[in-house]
Amino acid sequence: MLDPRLFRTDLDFVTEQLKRRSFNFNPEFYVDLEVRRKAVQIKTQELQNERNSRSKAIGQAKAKGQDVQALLDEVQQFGDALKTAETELSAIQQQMEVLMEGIPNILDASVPEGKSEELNVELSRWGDVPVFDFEAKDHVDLGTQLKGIDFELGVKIASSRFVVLTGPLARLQRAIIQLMLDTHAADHGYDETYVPFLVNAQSLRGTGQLPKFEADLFKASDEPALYLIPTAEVPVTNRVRDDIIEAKDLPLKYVCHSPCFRSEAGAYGRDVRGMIRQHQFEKVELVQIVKPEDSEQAHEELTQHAENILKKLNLPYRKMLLCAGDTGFSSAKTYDLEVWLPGQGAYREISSCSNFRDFQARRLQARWRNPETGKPELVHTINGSGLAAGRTLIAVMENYQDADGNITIPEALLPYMGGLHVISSGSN
RNA sequence: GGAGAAAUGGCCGAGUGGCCGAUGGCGCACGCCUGGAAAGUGUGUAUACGGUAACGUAUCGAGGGUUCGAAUCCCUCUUUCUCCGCCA
Repeated sequence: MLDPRLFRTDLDFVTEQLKRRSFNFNPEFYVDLEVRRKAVQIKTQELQNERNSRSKAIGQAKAKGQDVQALLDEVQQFGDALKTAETELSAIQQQMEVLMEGIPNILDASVPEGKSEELNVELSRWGDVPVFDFEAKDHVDLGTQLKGIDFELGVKIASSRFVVLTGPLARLQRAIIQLMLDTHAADHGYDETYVPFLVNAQSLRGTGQLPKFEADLFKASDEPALYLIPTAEVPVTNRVRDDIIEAKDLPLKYVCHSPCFRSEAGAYGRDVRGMIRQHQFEKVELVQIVKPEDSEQAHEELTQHAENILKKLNLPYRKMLLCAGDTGFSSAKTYDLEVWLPGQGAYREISSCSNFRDFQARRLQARWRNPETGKPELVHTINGSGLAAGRTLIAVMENYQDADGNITIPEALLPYMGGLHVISSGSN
């Protein structure tokens, strides 16, 4: 959610900024609502004040044993007017809430213009794209040949966009997850955390998935209302909902491995081959809760932490700055890391690192006590994948394949593979 | 799943219809006292919204209701604790 004060003081700026996202914001509608809100709120509070002071007078008169009937008659007149005003006020407030909750974050000045991903800006490349003297297979062919990836089994057990991993490839994904957790915890200073994979609506509201993006979620239960998490960002960031954090405890840095569940509504026909786009996938998520003044640097660092995993695995990648149209609803600025997939001959997203500034914090009421002012102020939140484990598995398979379809285990993963150096049809 | 008890400020805890945003204590902050410290002592110490401000309004787990007036009475829900059952 954006700062309501910004709307009151600089509506033109807000309108202009939202235009960058092609978000259709109607300032006249807002102003009309705000003017009514103010008038009705003042009126309501005046009536409440009248009632309170008269009720007090009744109490005092009663204590003195005086007759209070005249006072009672008088105060009763306020009753109806007050009730009407209160009802009207809460209706207006609710409308305002709905309006504000549906407005996306304001983009950072450095975010490039553009309506879709073609206009994302490449900032850097790392690593050498492997050159094979044979035709590179994709992970589907590799995985099928190795009898480690079974898409039909996923369909049989669940539905399309589910997969079953078996044997050394299943272990390879676990090794990837272990490497990520260990690296982020030991080298990058994150606290490992384990969280619920079902969350309530309030948590999803806090990080911005609700109310706008309910269609992207799997609802697991109506009573109580619980949803499968689309990312560990939701439960991890909601650790600090309604908290006031002491300055000395910041920054908070969490790393969390979890499965992620996405309905992929609206993605019909996209990435249907392989396990690029699944309803369920594993991911290691990085979350930082920081002082506002530190968020920009923390965002850069967190992105580097994700990059370090790609470097450890020696996977070629490029770093993209998302353009205005491709930046997520809650984000002010997002870097995507895209890994090279020889099977597709293309770079594909493997991590998305975003600075939300105070957008999530305002919805979460997540604050810190600023020693300079003594007041609770909103924190900034940052998160990113470090990395998506399923796609990392694909990247390792495709980049480390040989002419026979065997996969050499990257050095960094050897400690987690129990002595296995190569995954071949024979290794089980 | 069954039975019972409870939920008040950072923490403990008082408050059963009116002058209660809430006594008191602990903690914390700033003073006083002291050579310094401890002890003692004084003052302050929630959040949000509106207002230039004075100040006003709301909030005692959440939501609804009764009442001129609710922390206090009624209803629903949530959470916690104890006992029993079941279970990884």
